[in-house]
Amino acid sequence: MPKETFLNLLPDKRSRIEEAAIDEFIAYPYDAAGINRIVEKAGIPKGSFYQYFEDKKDLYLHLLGRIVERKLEYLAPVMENPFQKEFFSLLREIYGAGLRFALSNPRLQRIGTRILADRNNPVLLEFLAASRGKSDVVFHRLLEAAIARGEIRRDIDIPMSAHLISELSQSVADYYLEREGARYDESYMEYVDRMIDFLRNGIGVPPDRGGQGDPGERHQKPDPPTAEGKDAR
Amino acid sequence: MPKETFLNLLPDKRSRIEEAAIDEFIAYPYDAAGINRIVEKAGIPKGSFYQYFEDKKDLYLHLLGRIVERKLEYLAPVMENPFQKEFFSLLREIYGAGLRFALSNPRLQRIGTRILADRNNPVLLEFLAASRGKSDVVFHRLLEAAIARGEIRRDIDIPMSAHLISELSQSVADYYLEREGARYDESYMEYVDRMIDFLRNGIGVPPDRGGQGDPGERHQKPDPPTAEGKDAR
DNA sequence: CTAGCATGTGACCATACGGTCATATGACCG
DNA sequence: CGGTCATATGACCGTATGGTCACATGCTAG
Repeated sequence: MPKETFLNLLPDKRSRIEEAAIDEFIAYPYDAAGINRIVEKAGIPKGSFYQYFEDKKDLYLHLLGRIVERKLEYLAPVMENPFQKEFFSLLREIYGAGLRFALSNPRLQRIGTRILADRNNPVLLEFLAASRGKSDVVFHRLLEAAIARGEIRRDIDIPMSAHLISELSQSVADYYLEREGARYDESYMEYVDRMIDFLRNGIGVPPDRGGQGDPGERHQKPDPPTAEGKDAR
Repeated sequence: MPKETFLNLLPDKRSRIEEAAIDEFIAYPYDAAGINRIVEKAGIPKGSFYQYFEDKKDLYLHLLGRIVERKLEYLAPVMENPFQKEFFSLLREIYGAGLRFALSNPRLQRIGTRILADRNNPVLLEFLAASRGKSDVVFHRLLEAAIARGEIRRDIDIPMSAHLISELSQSVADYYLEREGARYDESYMEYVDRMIDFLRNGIGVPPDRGGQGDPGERHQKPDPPTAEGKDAR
């Protein structure tokens, strides 16, 4: 963790250093990221940097901590009593929170993407094993509960679905950022709703039902944007 | 591209160099990969290396070329007349081919994963823009055709679905490798079938139908392992 | 003004990088 | 044998890396 001297810095200077470091870790994977470029961009001498951090790894882990801390600010309110919520409306809130995080902190989101790519770097191993595995486990339990409540098909492959749902959370954010940039548009929940629809109903035409009329009404609709949930069954 | 001297090498020596380079690019992102480690592992002097390749980029692009070349060997037979095949059975073949490639060439697959992480490296930009974008476009067209044939819901978000389908191809291979290692088991198509089921039917319980009996039969089944396709509708 | 102490600072370290090049090697030809 | 050629080789180059350290600076206390 950073040294006391770093915490005692003027907030302005402190954040100048953090921002410079974020830029660097967006542009380069861990091994290729350079302290020299960071201190230059931050406008501090190199010696000073080592007054603030033990080494490169110290800085990196500090940044990762800041990222998860920030992301949790978005996610925590949504994750209260998750087992009491209908699965898809919970998932909708989770994806929505993830997308709001990505839109409000696009640079942090990009580091997250970069990290996934660098996943076999020793520096990241413990950090990743903890946070990434956790996500799969949470969705696994949520799926089990939802199946028990009859909201989810009983015959799905739970670990695989949990894994995909967990991955798609990153995907929807990356996809939105790539398409729309960081324009913080009100329409962002439409992407989430389409994603939820994708997960809930699949893309195949429904197999049964005599009437072949209007496909739009044959599927469960996403929750209306304002409601808290609990529509289906 | 490699110099003539490289092509004239004894096949044994040539592949020793390629294998060493593959190991290096699995272990490190492009910027951090080192020529010194490669030549050491390959057991050749550094000077010799530069008789064979212009520079690091030359070697890297050569390897990428080999990877796509190899992957196409698996994919090409499947992609003949793609518009004449039923969408989900084509998709099943595509995912199956991707998984067979990953299982037979796990180290090449891992480089592929690494590349995606390194996507904003200038060396990769043109290469990636071409191959990755293409994949989305192909699925986009296939989806349109399938919708016209009534195999796919008319109300899906086509670009998003194309993107997700394209991403999930990598996901299923990574997921399998992580769970089963490179054990080339006959069961690998079960993963593909579960993935296809996931895409076709979603994970939500079907919205309609009075009878609530056995969920397994309410959905369209994947093609039987041996058949070439065209079952549904 | 002096002493003590936290903090700022950039020259400097060993090491490693990608890449070069003068020279050595060895095969073929006359 | 001498000459010519492609190839093999590792010492070497400039540059950059992560990290260190002796010293400078400035604040507070006596």
